[in-house]
Amino acid sequence: MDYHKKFIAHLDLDCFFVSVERIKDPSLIGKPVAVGGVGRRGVVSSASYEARKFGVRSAMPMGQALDLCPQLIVVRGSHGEYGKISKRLYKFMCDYAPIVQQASIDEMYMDFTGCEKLYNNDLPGLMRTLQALVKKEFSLPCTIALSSNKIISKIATGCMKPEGLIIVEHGLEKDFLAPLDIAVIPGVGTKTEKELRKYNFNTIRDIQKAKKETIEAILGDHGRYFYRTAIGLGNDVLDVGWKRKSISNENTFMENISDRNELLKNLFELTESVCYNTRRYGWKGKTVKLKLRYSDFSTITRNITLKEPTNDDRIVFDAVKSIFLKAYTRKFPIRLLGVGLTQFSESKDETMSIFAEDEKRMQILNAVDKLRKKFGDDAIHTGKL
DNA sequence: TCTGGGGTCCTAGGACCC
DNA sequence: TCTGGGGTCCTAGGACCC
Repeated sequence: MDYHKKFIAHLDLDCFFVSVERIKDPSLIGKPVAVGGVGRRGVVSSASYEARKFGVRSAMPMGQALDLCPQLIVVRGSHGEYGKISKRLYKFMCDYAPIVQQASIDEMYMDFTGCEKLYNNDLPGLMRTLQALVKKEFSLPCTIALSSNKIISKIATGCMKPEGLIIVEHGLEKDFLAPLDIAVIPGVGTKTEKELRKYNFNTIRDIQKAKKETIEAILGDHGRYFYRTAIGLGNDVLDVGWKRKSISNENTFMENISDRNELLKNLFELTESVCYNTRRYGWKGKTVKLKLRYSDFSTITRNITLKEPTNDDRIVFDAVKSIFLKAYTRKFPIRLLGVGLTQFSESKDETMSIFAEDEKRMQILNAVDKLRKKFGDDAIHTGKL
């Protein structure tokens, strides 16, 4: 029955952002470090294991992190650099695995099914080699798991961090999962966890022992997925055709803002950056999104779908402005604004514009983009600012 | 300790068309 | 006479992930 099971590896870089910062500044090695937003309103996006000993976790407000660990060294990250290293590692792994899926900036899946002979029937040995190579060639610690599907491998790396290595043999999936806490299942967040605990499902074994129908009754359609996961089944097909479906930019202000004109100015800056990034992809978006968060954290979103896809700052801003003025009803200070573009189509030259005036505008925008590339995003803004 | 910024996917209701 | 059903698109919100 197990003869057609696959060999899917999951590679997860350990506290990736911190590890990169340690390459740049070796004095950070061995110390409690957090990469994240500085200032009162920042949060932790990556914490070193020395910091985790104090209870510091990612997504934690920086103030809280500093209370738990006063000697915490906070570093503002550089996302562009992380992305480049991530891409290099992906290409490196493509030399070893026939199929590689980049799952996020710091993790990837590799399908080694059918490669057993190529690697002398020693895939575990290959995993050790790859882990050592990542350390040697990239100076990055990582955790690797190998099993019959993506979800078990992902759960397994999560359990073995940092610098762990684990092989879950075919047929032993259920046994491996049984003692683990339900919260390790990807997709179980705070809400789902609470719901499951309410009915005394605390370990994966509890789910294994239950009826599929019981789990479905508690969690609806999601329940089917959780039950399958618990008994060791899961997706074993790598997704290599990923394409981003939205481009957005949002900003939490240092201090809340109530002034309409200042809010509009911020919306214009966000619009500029979203349109710039969309143009860099050579895309146009049809649906414009606005996000608005009040000082009490209540958040609303508004969309508008245009007749034609666009990446023109002016057209997008007109849409953003009109939905913002309609949506901003509470006389309440605002802490965050966001602008996004979705429903992309390729921006082809012949459909780009019909009118000469638009052509001219596109030329100007192209010139602005070139300057930005040369001097950085803040170098130039168009008229409205 | 008051909570970032980038995303994805799902649901549910309404509009509209045939 | 107020009444069907299928399909698609749009919108708002929520849960979740890194």
